[in-house]
Amino acid sequence: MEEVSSNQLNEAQYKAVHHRGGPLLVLAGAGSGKTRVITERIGALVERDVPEDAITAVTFTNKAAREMRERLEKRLGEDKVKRLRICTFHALGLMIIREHAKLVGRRARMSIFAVPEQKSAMRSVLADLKLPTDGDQVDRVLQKVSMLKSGMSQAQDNAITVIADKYDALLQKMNAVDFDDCIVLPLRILTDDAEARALWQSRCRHFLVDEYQDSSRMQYDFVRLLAPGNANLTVVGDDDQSIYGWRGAEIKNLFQLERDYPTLEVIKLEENYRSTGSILQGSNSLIAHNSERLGKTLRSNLGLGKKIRVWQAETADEEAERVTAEIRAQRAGNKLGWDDFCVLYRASFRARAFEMAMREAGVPYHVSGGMSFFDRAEIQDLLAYLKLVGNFSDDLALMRAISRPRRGIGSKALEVLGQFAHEKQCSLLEAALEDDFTHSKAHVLRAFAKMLVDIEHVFLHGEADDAFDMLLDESGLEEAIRTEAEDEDEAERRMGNIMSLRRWWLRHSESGGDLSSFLQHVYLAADEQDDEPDGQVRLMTVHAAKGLEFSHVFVVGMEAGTFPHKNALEENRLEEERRLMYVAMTRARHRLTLSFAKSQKKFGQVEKMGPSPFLKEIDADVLNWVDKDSGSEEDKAESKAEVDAHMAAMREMLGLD
DNA sequence: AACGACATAGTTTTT
DNA sequence: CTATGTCGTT
Repeated sequence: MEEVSSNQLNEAQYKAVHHRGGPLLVLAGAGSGKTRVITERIGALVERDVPEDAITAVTFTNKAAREMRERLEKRLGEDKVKRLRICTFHALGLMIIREHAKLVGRRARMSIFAVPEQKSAMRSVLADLKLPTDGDQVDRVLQKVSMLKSGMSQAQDNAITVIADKYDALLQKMNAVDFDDCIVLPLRILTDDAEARALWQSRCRHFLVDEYQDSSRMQYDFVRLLAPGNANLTVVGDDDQSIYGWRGAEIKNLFQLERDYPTLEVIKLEENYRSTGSILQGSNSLIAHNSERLGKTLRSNLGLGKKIRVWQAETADEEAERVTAEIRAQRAGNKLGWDDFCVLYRASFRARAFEMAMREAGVPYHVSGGMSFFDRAEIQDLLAYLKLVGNFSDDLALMRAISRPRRGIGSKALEVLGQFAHEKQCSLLEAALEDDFTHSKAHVLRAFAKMLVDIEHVFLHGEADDAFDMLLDESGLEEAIRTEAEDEDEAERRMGNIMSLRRWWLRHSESGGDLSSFLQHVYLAADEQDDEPDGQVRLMTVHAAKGLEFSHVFVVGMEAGTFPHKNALEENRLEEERRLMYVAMTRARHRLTLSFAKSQKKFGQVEKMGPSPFLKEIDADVLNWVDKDSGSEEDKAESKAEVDAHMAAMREMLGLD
């Protein structure tokens, strides 16, 4: 994905790729060929006959892991790459938990609780304690519990500690783990159990960590346990691109490395192969306002190129229309594809205006993130069944599954069943199977439970497609979808989603995976279903854009209060917002446009907005403020900018500056 | 038990 | 303006 002007590695890249053993820190600026260095390094290790099983590379996103894998497949072939451990932090953590489940009170085939499940679990904990259970309260408590679990905050609040313990106990009872557990539990396993530690250290004899600036303290502890002392640890990161502080990422980890690894070698990659000189100069001048830096200046390998445009619009709708029109014009004029364009915004609600404008103009677009495949009701329903088949202890999955399709079981009956299960110390599903469970709906519950036992049998011993089809049929899910849909089209669409999950499952099953590993994969790799949309303009948040690059980038919503976001300012995170802006700008290869709307609709009310202070921090020499309705002036300004740029390049070449 | 009508409160970023 | 939660009705 990153374009590299030459196939040869530059000196710094070469040193990083061929570094022989011992801890290594690669400080890699935006567009400096970071991914290439990691993949080439792994390739070199394999070609040096390091066993694949001794190599582990962790990333923060599935996208990054997938890309690394794809690149290596080209170089090493599928067989070798299959044996390499290339995955996200969370997936690695889950592998460890699965292998040593007993040590943390779990059984194999555990469920993963993503946000909706976490909420339900927390809601039931709060209800038990007679505390308020409105969504707001649940969110707040969950966040505090998460902070406590991941060591970000000390236990100052006793109530939270009690809640956290109850919540953890509930998850354990349901044989489930949440996202935090994927890091916390392995940490416990590796700390407490010397044998497990030795095993995983041997699997991480060559340990590589990507996007290290986004690691939390726990993740760093995790790294140190897996790669202690003088290990062959390679971490790659960029202090200027640390944008997950709100999720516990600590740039400090980058500085701390030198203390924890005295033999650490540091290599800086400062050659940028991506952006034009103006874009880089603008980005550099912005980030120079930060004080919390290691200090690094990117050098461009391309010409100065065009100036960074700044646009102002009256309203957000007008902004969207203007950007859309410009994309159409540029594409036509420069024989570019739709996917050479990207619109970036600070907050996802900004996407809406662009979606409407592009739909109106017939511009094909794709919104990354947002309503995902997994948020659809039919997928959630199906996943509930699958989870229950895979883990009978998952009471939450049972509650969802049993109410779709409707079986006349509601909160009343479930409460009685829950009471009974509590007395018997078993799961809801097991309770329903007990002969001495009596209730007016007992036969319905029992039939439901028996059906799941039958389905499980086929999943364990039968063919993957038979099992899936049996589930669809016997559960009544397919029928429910077909009868409840408004029209034929909707039914087809929903069944299409079901079928695409089916294909995914078959593919997984063919490569030897079971239901439980399928579900874990699905839950940790939610973005993977988003098939890379070719030939569409990409709309996404700045966070989602990290690691990507586009020929033409529009950073929209450049208003004071939205970017930098005012909540972030209140929380003292101006520098992080600036890094975010830096990430946004450095996505662009040839053309960067920053735009803002002078007014915004908020809850139906119109509010005046001012330009982002970041606009003043960017070197004015590379900015070109372009007014609306002045296309010709824009051209003039552009050509003047080009002349200026050309002159500057000449001066530089002659060494006159 | 399930659905629909109302009120109400709230817009950051996500593995 | 909208998504979510609460309440009252079938």
